[in-house]
Amino acid sequence: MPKYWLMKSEADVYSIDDLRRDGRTLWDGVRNYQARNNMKEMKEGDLVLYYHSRQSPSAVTGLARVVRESYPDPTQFDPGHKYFDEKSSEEDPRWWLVDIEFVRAFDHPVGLPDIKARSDLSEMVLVRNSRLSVQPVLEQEFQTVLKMAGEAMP
DNA sequence: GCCAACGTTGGC
DNA sequence: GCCAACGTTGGC
Repeated sequence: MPKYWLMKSEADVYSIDDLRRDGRTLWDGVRNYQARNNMKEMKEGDLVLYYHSRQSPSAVTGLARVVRESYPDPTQFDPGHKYFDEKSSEEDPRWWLVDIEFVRAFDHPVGLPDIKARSDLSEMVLVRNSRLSVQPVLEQEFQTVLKMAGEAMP
């Protein structure tokens, strides 16, 4: 059985349409341990709610799927890169990432206010801990958000 | 753009 | 190991 997750990006940095264009991407640049640990838990085939933060309203805008399980984030080893981490090493990498692929963009994104308005979504990590950029989602929560978007299960 | 909430760093 | 200072995230 696949597990369910939510990943955040700012639309002007990397939007669901950017992911559609690229087909797949590596989720680099995560420098938060909790988010990293969540990516280490991901398995191929897990489904991801794609979320645009820092827009009005912030919203779940589509779906993605995990296509490669965690491996070291290459940007941490590149001294010229903004995500370079001098305290990490190839022998003992600190930061890990996964590859995801585009599944679909929603015709009707599900806004954060609508999510917050639902009592059956009040325990979502998105509601509880707004700062975590890679977070687990319960199957029930995933299905509820899909239904709110007017989408069927992939 | 502001700022509250949160996570991280580093002095002690 | 505590906690003040600092940096970042993201809702509004």
